[in-house]
Parts: sequence; structure tokens; C-alpha cells
Amino acid sequence: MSISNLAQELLITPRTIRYYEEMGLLTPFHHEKMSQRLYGPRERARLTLVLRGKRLGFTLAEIKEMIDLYDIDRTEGLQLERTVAYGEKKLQELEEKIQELILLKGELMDYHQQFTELLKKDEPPTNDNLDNR
Amino acid sequence: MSISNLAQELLITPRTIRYYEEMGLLTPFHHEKMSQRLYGPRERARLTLVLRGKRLGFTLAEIKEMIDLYDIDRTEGLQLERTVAYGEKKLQELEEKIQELILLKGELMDYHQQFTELLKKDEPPTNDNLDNR
DNA sequence: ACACCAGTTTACGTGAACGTCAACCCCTTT
DNA sequence: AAAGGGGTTGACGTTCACGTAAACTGGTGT
Repeated sequence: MSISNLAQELLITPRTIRYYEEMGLLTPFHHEKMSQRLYGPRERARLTLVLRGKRLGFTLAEIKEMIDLYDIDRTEGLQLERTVAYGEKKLQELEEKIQELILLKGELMDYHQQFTELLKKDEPPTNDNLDNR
Repeated sequence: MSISNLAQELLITPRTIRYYEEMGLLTPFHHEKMSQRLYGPRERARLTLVLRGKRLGFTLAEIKEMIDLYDIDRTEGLQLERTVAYGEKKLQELEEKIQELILLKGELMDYHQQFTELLKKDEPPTNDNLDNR
């Protein structure tokens, strides 16, 4: 798969993909004599992971750390213990983010509730209420 | 409460607080003849909200939109209907983010599991296992 | 052979979110 | 009165995550 095909599929630009490679987040095939980049399912999976991370507010550096956790090749030389410990820390952070999101959603829902009721008062029974009767 | 007190409490710099004001996210007391800024509980609440939003990957512009939803004064002139509709859209987005985070956490947990098992194999029973016996 | 298209490198530009520094108050403490 | 200790306003600098443009290369159809 070519770079612009992949870009089109994931709604980003080739530049973005090359940038991620430059940052060490992707490692596509630099075919013999480095003419073109080729992307397999592995790279696409990584890329979607990067994009997910971005949507959730992680920096590329943070995402790289997580990706390296996923990557057996890269963690090869490292101490497994540390990797596992670091993974647990990351999982903890993710859990905290989930809780914060739930909190934020809760607050928004409260205000939403208030406004919805305000709307009921301001706009007393219209025809809409009688439509499906 | 002064600006640097507030900054210290929330682990940010005064500059950041002033910047948020410049962006329309905060509106502290500009005391008579504008000598100094004073922050009450309302502004502190807003600020924590901003920081929460930032941690979750929202831009300041997006956060401002949400804050304006919260703010009765600011939504005064607007059509309540639109405000409510927009609020529902935002709630939807939050829910999607929560789901994505859960997804990401799930993936990380899978890999974590694999690595933990690898570690069990590589490091067969040590003294640690006998310690609390 | 030539045009054309897609991909590549290089390099400078850009917007968001602040950091940093200078110069200037204002109040208080000595 | 002089010296500090915040606070305030510019204004320029900086980092991250790309955008954009230029110049080049490599295969492909005609």
C-alpha cells in the first residue's frame, strides 16, 4: 500500500505519515535502493493507534512510549521488569483519564438538564407535542 | 485570591492564567481602576475545568465553547434550542472519547498480559516467592 | 523520446499554547 | 526616601505538529 492511499484511507496527509516516521512512530518498507515507502497491515495498525492517541490528547512522544511497549522488537534488549512496570503506570493513567472524562460528562449533563428544563418553560406546549398522538 | 496564589494551587504559571483570560476563558475582577486581578471560587472552578479539558485533549477553543454552554450570562441572548442541541453533540463526543479510551486501555492490557507472562517464564521462582510464607 | 504522475527530500512557514524578559506601576516595610 | 515584593502590560522567543512549496527522481503510457 502506498503512502497516499494510506493517507486517504485514514483522512490525513502524506506529510503527516512521513512526519510520524521521522519521529520514530512508523517504520515502513524502504524498498530496495529506497525508492518508495510501502505500508502493510502492521503499519496501518500502528498509525490508527497514533491517531487514536492524538484524539485522546497524548503527545507524539507519549504515544511513542506506548507503541514501544507494544513492540516486541524494540523492547527486546530492555529489562522486561521495567517495561511491565511502565505499562502498569500507563494503564493507571488511562484509567484516570477515563474517570476525568466521566466527570466532565457528568457536569455537562447537569447543565444540559437545567437548560432543557428552561426550554420547556420558555416554550410551552407546541404542536410538536400533539403530533404523534 | 491573587493570580500567583491561584497559579500555585493549580500548578500552573500566572502567564497561563492571563493567557486564558485573553482567550476569553476567564473573567476575573479587574478591581476599581484596574490595579489587580482577583479570583473567586467561580473563576477557580472555570480554571479547573479548562485544565481538565486540556488533559483530555481539547483545544482552548473547544473548551471555550463548552464553558460558554455552562455560562448562563453568555448564553442569555442565544437561542436556547441551539444551545441545547450543541450540548447534546458535545455529550456525544465525550461518550465517544470514553469509548476510545476504553478501547486503548483494552489493547494495552492485552499486551501487558503477554509481557507479564513472558516475565514469569524468564524469571522462574525466586526467593521472593517464599518470603511471605 | 517525452510527457506525466506519484513519491522523495529539503527547507521554510504556521497556528496553538504558552515561556521569558523588559519596563513600569503600586504598596509596604525599614 | 529607598528598597523590596508582587502584579501588569507589551513584545518577542519557543516547541509541537504539521502545511506548503520547490526541486528532483523513477516508473508508465503514447
